Amino acid sequence: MLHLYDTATRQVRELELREPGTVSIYLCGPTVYGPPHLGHGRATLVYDVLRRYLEWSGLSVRLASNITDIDDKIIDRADREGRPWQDITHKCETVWFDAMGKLGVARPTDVPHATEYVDQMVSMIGELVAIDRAYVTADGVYLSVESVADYGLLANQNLHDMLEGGGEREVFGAEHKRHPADFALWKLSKPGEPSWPSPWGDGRPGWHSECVVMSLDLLGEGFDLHCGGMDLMFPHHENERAQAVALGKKFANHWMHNGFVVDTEGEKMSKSLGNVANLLDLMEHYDPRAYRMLLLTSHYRGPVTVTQKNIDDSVKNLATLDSFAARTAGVAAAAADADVVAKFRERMDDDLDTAAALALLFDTVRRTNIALDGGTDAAPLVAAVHEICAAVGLVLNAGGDVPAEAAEKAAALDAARAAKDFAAADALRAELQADGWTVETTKDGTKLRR
RNA sequence: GGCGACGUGGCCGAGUGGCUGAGGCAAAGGACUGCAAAUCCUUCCACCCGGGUUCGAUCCCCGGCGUCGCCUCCA
Repeated sequence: MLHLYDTATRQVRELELREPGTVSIYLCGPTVYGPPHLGHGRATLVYDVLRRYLEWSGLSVRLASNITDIDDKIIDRADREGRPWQDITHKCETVWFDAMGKLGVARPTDVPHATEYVDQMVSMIGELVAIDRAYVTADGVYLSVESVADYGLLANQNLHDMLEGGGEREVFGAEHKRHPADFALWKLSKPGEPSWPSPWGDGRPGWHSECVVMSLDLLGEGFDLHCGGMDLMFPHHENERAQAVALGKKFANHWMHNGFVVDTEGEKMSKSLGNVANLLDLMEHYDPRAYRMLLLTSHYRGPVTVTQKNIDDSVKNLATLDSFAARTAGVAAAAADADVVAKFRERMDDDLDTAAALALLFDTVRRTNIALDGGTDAAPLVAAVHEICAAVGLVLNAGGDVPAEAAEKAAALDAARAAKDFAAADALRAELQADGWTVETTKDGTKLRR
């Protein structure tokens, strides 16, 4: 069974399932106010690999991932551009799922929108106020973090240390809050802002309240795994958890956090730094599979640098696999080599060691080629390669359909070679390559793919 | 100030108390090929610094240096 690093206990431990055979996962999704960047792509890819691996293992996965469609940043942009905020959220969500589709990220089983859950958020906040864990101020409702015994569990810091130093930081709502770390559950709206009714006045929910309500509603108490980027560890996940704990509910059993995409200087790509590389640009210029390949070569918890060189390497890795797929397209189906599959499991179960899994994949490809060159039975190895690819979501391109025109040229090329008219053969090959085909002239005739 | 991560060859990037060092890319040579391509073989072979523990450390401990992250915008 899969072992994953758990942020709460700070150790790699088995992912225990609430219900055998089923995995419930909550992934914090995007706030839809701009195009997805490389960091979003990484997070969704990491958890897509996790999901596919679990499903490949025979488990049924319920993956809920929200869309935060009400937020200060959305309102700001709507104001700035003078258009309805819904216009922004709808458009951005379409772009988001379109991009994820291109990356080969399967759509989550549940996609809750924050705005669909406002009523439930209001009632949860009401409960927190009723049991005196939250309090009402002039600008909203706040959770009292001091009332949560183990607040700071995910941040691995106690409340006191957290407030030490930290630079000159503005504490939001400081004039009304009982403790500087208390956070807003409900923000009263200013005139003209989108708002929903509540017992405390018209307003909107705080970000941290959205995810706790949606995750508990869809997945129930004690769901298996909560994940997201490392930057969400604190305060977002800490605060989600604090609300659940304050309510006396069991929250996520296991916490998983992925590392950042960093720039060539090793600095995090951040919206505030303005060094965000756009995911859409990346996919426009490169095979979208290359990003998945790049991420698979590194560990999900470490930082990843995305450079031209990295991506180029990944494209070449894909070419090797595609070539393999084309070569083995005719190999009869067989049961996958049990030894390879067992090793693959072992590596993935060890905190998703995808780098080791890829090493195994390439080793298996090489062994298969040797078997094919030697004329021995390669079918189980071929099947194993396809199993691994399927489990991590790598879709191989075996060449696809060759249009009649290209097929004719390939046939003419073979004929020219048979007639030893190499000048004509080379000319035909050059033509095909100019059309974007990868031309492999083999003993069995010319093969085309692209 | 608190908490944490990282420092491996030309590049990317795993990993391990011992014959150290996955895999990919790049480079060189070779096999195959009319030539290429694809494939295979070979070569190139690195663990920030200083202490300590140990029979033995890149991996454990301590200290340093360097880089980065979080400490209420953030995947």
